[in-house]
Amino acid sequence: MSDAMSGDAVDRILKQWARERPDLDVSPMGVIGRLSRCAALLSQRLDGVFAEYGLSGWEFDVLATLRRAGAPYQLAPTELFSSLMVTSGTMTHRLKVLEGKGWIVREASNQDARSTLVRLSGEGFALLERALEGHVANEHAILSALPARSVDALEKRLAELLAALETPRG
Amino acid sequence: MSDAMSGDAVDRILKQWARERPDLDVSPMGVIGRLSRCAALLSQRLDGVFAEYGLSGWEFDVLATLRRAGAPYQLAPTELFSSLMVTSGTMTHRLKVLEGKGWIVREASNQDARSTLVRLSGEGFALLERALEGHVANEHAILSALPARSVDALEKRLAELLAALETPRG
DNA sequence: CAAATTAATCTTGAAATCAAGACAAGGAGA
DNA sequence: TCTCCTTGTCTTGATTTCAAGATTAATTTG
Repeated sequence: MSDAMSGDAVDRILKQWARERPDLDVSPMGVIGRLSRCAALLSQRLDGVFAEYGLSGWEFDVLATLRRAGAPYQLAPTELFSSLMVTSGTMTHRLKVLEGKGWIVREASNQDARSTLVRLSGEGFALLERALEGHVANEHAILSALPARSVDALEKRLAELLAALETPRG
Repeated sequence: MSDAMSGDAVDRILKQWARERPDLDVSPMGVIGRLSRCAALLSQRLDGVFAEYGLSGWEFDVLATLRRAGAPYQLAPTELFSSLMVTSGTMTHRLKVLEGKGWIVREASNQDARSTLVRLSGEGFALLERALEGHVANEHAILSALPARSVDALEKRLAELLAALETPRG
């Protein structure tokens, strides 16, 4: 029941609903509200470090996706927007910007004439490697506010939830 | 360590990093990646139900904030954008749209001549009450995929994390 | 009380995103 | 092969959001 006087923003919301709509069981708002709020605050913190490397969050995401794909650090636009959960139109725009900054290069696919593959440039690779260090350090620092045991437990529960959310509904 | 073969999207990412950068401890990406992904998928699911009532997510959020404030369902724009974690400019735009749809009305504050208070209209109130039912039912349904115990545990851990994230850093 | 500071809101212009649709190329089947 | 359906990508137009600055009112100081 998430009792205790946590006193965070979500607790205040739950108290308001309890007063206004005591008939409703709004307990799911506790978990879901905290999850959304954590996500929003986390992404702010992550963006702060990305900015130190002259990157926005989405720029880091695209470069990192290419990087972790392994040599030759090349993927098709469809693979990119599928992984990153954005639309194809969004990816078109992102790639245009990243190409303009010289962090990616594009070249026709041998396999599929419809596709113009995306590859990390040398500069893109180097920039990502640098930013990655800072990013990972940042994530460690953020989670260091919690006992390791809590982080592990959190991850386990999130994995369960993610599995449920990724399962196509029936 | 979130072992087991959960096999979700984040696991695949972690495996890629382990192959490409075995020197880095990217374990924080497991928690943080799952959290972000859960948040994204959740908000899609919630939007689906909001749409059934002709609402977008942000519209529901604003109306709900006014509703749970209690009678007379009236707040200043600053209170709204602070609660909702958006900028003042964003709120100006949102209020213009909601006023155009007739779901809120605005009136000058007695206390502060700089402020034009926002109040739920009768229609806004009625619409929100309806949408709220569907929304809460939806949240219950989503979480019903997990054992109640897991949900409780998840909430506890998220509360810890949220407390850490809301604490101004030093 | 006047001046300086702070606070509340709105305006402006630029980014980023999505939905829908356009199109060309791939692939399956008659 | 010729058609039809699917797939991969881009285009277009509308939304939504933010950052920065403008404005006006409230508050604090000297």
